[in-house]
Amino acid sequence: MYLATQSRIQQAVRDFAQRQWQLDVNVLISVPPQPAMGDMALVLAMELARKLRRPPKQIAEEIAAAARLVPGVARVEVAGTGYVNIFLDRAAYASRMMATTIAKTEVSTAVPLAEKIIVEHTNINPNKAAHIGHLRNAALGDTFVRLLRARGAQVEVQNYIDNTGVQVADVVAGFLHMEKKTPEDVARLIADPTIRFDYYCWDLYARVSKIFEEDKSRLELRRRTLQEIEHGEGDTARVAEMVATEIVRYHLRTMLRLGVEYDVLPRESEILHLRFWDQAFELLKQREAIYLESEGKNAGCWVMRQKGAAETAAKEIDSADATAAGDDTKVIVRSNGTVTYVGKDIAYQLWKFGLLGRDFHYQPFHTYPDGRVLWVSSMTSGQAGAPAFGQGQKVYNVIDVRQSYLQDIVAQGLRALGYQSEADRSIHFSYEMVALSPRTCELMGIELSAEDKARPFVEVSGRKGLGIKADDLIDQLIGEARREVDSRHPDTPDEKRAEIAQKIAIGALRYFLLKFTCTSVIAFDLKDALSFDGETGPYVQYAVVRARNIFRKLSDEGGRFDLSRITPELLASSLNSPEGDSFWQLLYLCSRWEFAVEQAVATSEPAAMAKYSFQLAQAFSNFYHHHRILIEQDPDRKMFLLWLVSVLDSHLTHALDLLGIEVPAAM
RNA sequence: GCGCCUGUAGCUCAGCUGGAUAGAGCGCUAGCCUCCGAAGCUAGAGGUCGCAGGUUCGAACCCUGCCAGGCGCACCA
Repeated sequence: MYLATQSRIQQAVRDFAQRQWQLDVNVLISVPPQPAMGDMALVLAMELARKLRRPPKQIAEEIAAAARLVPGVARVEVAGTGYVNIFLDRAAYASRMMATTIAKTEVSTAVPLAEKIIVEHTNINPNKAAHIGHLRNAALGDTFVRLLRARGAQVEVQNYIDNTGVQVADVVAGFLHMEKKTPEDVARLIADPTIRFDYYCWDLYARVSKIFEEDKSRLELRRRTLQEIEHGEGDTARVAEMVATEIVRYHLRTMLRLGVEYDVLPRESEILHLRFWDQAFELLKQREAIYLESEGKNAGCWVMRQKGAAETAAKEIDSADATAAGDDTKVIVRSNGTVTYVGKDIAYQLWKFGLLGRDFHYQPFHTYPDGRVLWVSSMTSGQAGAPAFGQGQKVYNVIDVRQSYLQDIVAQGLRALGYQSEADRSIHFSYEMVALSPRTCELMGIELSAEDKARPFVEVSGRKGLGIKADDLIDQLIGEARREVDSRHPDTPDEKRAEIAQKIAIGALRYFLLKFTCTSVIAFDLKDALSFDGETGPYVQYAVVRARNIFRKLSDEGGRFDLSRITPELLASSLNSPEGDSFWQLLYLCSRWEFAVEQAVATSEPAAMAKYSFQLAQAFSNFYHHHRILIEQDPDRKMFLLWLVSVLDSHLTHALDLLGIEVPAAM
């Protein structure tokens, strides 16, 4: 509704500018700072003043005259130095809102929706439990997927599993060499219901890392373990497979608690064994994107020269600290013949665009409660019926900002292969890290160095075992919510209370992770995250719950909401009455949900959607306190108010759904 | 050293791609439950938008230079 109206006005003004001044203008429409000033504002007159060498106010009058003719516009005013303020025909607008039910594919923009978009997110190394940093990735990725789907796009969600990397190797080395376990021992550990295997690995990983740190001579063990895993050999590979698969199952369970689901799990082991890399390697060599280094510290490696590196290379760098001197090449294949992450990722990106000329085999890995099947890449041709994965027209890679450099190199690899446009359509959806506030560290008994204490936040480190495990946090949030629910609803059945507490906890967590923009480091503070007041998920949920309570109470009293009694005349009289302004503002804000979606997608900022939902909840809370609906004497007015509440309910529920937040039955 | 990001109220953050009197939440102060649930509402105090120049009708936003902080710059991912 909002976007359609907006584009109608844009079109009219653009046509007018074309006719009147033979100018091709971009008509920007904004919302005036105060509702009394109008519903939409044009600043075009001020922009054109110089070009037309005429006073902006005069130009504004002409634009206003054109805007007045647009259907749905009630009146237009020129204000200030040349603003064109548009007031919409409220009743007509409301009628059209009533005619359209809010649906997932309703955003009425002219974006090409036939394209298939691939979103890759989560990508946790399968060697330990997930922590809060991973939750931010998944919450952002999942919300972005929901936003894209709301616009009608076809989206495929991939969760890349690096099951052959160093991180898994470290845990495997820990099991086999530190703990002297056999594959059977590890299998028993996994089968033991009293042990959280992912938590066990969390600790083991920290221990192994410490030992490698202390004694560099043991790094040979890491190297050997890694190689055995890559080649799929013996006990090492068996244990790696067991560990990675089991941990992935834990990760999926954790993410499902947040309502996050995936379509396919492409695994690194298949990238290697199905020779994806060999194919990419051939391409890279053919196009001379990489070359075999014969001298220097990278002798024996296949390397890629970086963009603009030639001049840098020409300069002689004789500084002592060579690490700081900046390298101009990036190793793709190590001297021992193994491939680096960048190399594998180039192959993976090529596959995503359908440029590799190869495909995975697939097997079902898991069936979600809603019936959706999650597939995993596989060596052997598995079950029939797997969808056609990959072949995206656009790819979003949700990866934290610290990997920007590597992402750039991957994109450069694509360009070096001649895939310029694919590189442009492979987007690094970058976000800042989640760190811990010093206060939270203290609360958790984490000892801080004097250096760390002076910092505004402390970086999470899986390697050091420093961080908050995702499930621990969720459990704590549920506990906190449960206490509140118990005290408010002592008579509600236990099962119901558990469900309510769970939804509140998840709502709080997802909102907390989403309300910051991507460039903001979240200095995670336990107290803030556990709060259910103010700008939080529960505040927004509460608004919907109260809206629904009105309808529940209504039917308890034997009343009935009858949509057919909302006539155009009633809408007109209600919205144009002296107090109609406040009704209109609520209604208008509801209609702008699609703008929030557009904004969030265009800027890759799910936070915009979170902010919008909070704003809408706030507007309703205010409305709620000003109007006692159920005791309203005038039956027409009561119906109108009920209608407003129902519009709010559907829109806010939908907004929350896009954030992956459910509405509890009560609060 | 080079690259990217950030600096807005006491704290944590928004700020619709350059527009009108810079906004929220938390915290603080003062009110509001006989009334659809107070996880709520209302009001108040609190700002040199890091600093200095520049661009223009107009700058928190764009450009330049400083200052401060963060993150990258591996044959780890």
